[in-house]
Amino acid sequence: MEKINRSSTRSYRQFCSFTRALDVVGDRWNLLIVRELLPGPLRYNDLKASLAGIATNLLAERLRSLEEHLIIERRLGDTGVLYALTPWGAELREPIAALARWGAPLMKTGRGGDSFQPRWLAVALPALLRGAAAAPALELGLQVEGVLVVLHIDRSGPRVDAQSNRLPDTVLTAAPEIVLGLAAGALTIDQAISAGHLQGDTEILRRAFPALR
Amino acid sequence: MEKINRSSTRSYRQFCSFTRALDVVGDRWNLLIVRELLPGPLRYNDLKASLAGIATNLLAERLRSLEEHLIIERRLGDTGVLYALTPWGAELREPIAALARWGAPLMKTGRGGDSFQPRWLAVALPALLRGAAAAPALELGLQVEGVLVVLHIDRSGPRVDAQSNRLPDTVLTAAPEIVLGLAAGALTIDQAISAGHLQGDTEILRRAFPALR
DNA sequence: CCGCATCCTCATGGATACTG
DNA sequence: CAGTATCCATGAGGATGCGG
Repeated sequence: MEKINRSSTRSYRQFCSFTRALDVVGDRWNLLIVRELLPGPLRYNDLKASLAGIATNLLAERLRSLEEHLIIERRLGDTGVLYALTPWGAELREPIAALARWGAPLMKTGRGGDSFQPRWLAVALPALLRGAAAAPALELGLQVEGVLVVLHIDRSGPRVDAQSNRLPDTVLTAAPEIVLGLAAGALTIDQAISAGHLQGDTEILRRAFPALR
Repeated sequence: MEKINRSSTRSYRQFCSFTRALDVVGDRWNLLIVRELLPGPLRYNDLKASLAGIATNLLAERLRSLEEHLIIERRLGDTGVLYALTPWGAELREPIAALARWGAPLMKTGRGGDSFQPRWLAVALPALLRGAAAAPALELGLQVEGVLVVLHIDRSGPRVDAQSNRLPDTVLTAAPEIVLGLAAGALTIDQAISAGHLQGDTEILRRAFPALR
């Protein structure tokens, strides 16, 4: 049987850079895969584990489509196949960050039984804390669900270093609800402290983020 | 028969502001409806006409969902029902603009038989020309498919005035391919002029957008 | 006309099983 | 580990109907 490939059947067919972007990354799961790869390349099963709920056939099909459109590329490492963003694909950080900022009010409903990956903080924190700046530069360690995330802030703004070898001066331990609640403005520092879910030198938070309340 | 509402069946169920945003506006057509409403309120049939290919039941369902999520609101004008963005919904301009910029390279393939609405320029031009600035301020009229779009540029950047009463000093006449091709960087000014599809005082383009080549 | 609702068909998404 | 194959549920698209 002939296998007919009709990948562009669902195009919006509009002469518009926005809808053409959606033609390429607008399908379900596509932008989530990109977000997953923003902190660094991953293997197939890592992607599948991180994106709870994605069907394996869909993941395979999306990866194929994203590769065809030059958004990701397959790398053959010694450990197996690695999926990585192309330079153009990595530029999706901006649209993703913009949507993350827009969606911040939706964090007020709290975490239901929703899944969470510390890896997401590498994208979410710089997106939500944009505007925060510090001179001299400051490094803040966040211990979230056993994973250490190092938030680096200098004059140019916040970012999360993928692989940080040295231990930051300050390390706070907090639950995902607290970290994202604070960053999204859905929670005040006082609320977080009084709830007892924020441990360490919390004064540094007030100094680093005067806007956080 | 009981009509079961399962609007959140397809939620990603991730504790993440980005995926929660997609839960709300990520479904097909949703962001296109928002883009359509960014320049100003529209009626049901205007939306349907502008979004070629949308099924009428889908449009009705999307409008209901967007209203429930407080992204749009129904207004009863003397002419009938008007759909308008809420303040929060209007803030989707940023994510939409970011995706439009990311998708600019996709305009290089040219317009196929794709549809086009001059209304889209009100969103696309400020998004694609971000960074352009002019002091003193300058106004540039673009006559595209019979519709006059007034592009206003000052120190703070470019924008398109929805209803501009006075006629701008300079009016260029151009096809959609030329206007968007230039703005997206898929076309040079010389190419546009030599193709004969750009009429008027084209020197102003070079002065207003030195980055356009 | 305008603003939808209903009905039908087929493409896409989702869950599970299975394989090189 | 990195996917394919299969089957079922759901959503999209198009035509048409219908009350205001």
